[in-house]
Amino acid sequence: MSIRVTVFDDSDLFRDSMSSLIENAPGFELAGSYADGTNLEDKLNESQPDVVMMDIQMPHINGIELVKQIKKIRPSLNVLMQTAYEDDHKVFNAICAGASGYILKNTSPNRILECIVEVYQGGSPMSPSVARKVLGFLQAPALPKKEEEEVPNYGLSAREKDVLSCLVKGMSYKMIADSCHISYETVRSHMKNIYEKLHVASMTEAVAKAINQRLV
Amino acid sequence: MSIRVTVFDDSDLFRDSMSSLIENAPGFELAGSYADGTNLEDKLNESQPDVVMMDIQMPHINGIELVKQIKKIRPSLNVLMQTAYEDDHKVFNAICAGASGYILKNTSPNRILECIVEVYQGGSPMSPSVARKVLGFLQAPALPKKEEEEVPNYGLSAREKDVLSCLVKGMSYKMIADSCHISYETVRSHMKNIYEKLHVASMTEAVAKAINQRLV
DNA sequence: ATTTCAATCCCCATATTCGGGGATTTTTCT
DNA sequence: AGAAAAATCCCCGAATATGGGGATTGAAAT
Repeated sequence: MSIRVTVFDDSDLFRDSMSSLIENAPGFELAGSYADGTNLEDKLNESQPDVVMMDIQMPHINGIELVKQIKKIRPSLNVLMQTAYEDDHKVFNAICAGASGYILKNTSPNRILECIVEVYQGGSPMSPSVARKVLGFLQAPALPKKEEEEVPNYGLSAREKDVLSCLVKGMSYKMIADSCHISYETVRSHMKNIYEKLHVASMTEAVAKAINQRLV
Repeated sequence: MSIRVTVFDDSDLFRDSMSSLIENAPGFELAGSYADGTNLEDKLNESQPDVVMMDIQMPHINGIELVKQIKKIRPSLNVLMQTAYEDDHKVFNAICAGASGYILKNTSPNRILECIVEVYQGGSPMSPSVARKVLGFLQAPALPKKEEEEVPNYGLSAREKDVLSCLVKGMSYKMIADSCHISYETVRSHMKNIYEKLHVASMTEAVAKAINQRLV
């Protein structure tokens, strides 16, 4: 049994060459070939593809939107994205939208067929440079952590952090005093210092800053 | 000029087979072969690798920790991870730690050499199933969003949200009144309702809840 | 047509926070 | 040992927030 592939691509030239590649390859079957994603559900129903192959650049509808729609209609259907450009933002959005693979247009015909098989088998082929970008997306959140560590906590002392964390829990000065076993006036002193160090002038600002910048 | 590869793997058997694979392949050079990452900096200095290949399972030190240390010492050095298991958590952590590629131990010798080259050239080879997992990590954040949407907003009205968002910015009642073009007393009324709906009793609690639960 | 609810405004009394002064002791760094 | 910083405590007066009552208008729902 061969793999049924449906192609979406606005360029006639490219769509035709892709179609003939698939038609002439043993083990593959061209299920459908469309220039855009209008009447998407009909097109999927009439072609019944195992794998969808599409260009990220489409005229009437953005390729990324199209992936979303396809995954909405058939969540288990795997989509292989193809593009001429490897723009960070596009790659990221295409993947978040649900693409199962992402290859560049300069990929060799044989490799394209391999990729279709991989996608069909549950893999996620990516052009090497795309793969590196993808890993970069995952690694990126790790970097801000380092920055956070490097960002001095506004020079807050241990005790000031204690007080601040109580504040974030919604405690009043009085409650903080009890909780930290210090007097009300001491809490006030710490608060004054916290305000100065954080450049704020109210509890709410302090709480917002503490939470947003993970100071506690 | 050949690619210098340093191998870290606690299994003598595997390390030796990997070493001989690299030694006997044209275009590759075995820069070093170690059972663990102790005295890491020395080992990197003496072997001067272009690519590090390592097992995620190590005795004295966790493979993921080792990647972190390697990237800390030489941020531009590319690490190819190899593992017998494709555990979601391990894959995710290894990549976040800075691995440039992630392949399974059942990968064929020829493919392994290809992967080393890809890593060396700035690509990120991954076993198909690993690649799929990686895409899954990026696609996953879309799901939590849906969950958030399902979380009821505590029935806050539009105006109440306005007021709450001002509060989060650190404004006082008076400032909110000016900003929203309503009277001080109206702000108070809204605040009372917000407190009731959010089950809080102070500005700080309201701010903390608003930020933590993304109500604004 | 009536009810419900959001949005707007008002008063009073009390509680809490804020700004701007202090002061003392202990710890930490040089 | 001496200086600097952190942690502790105190007072006053002004500004703000809170709780517990109201009331009115208009729009949406029943």
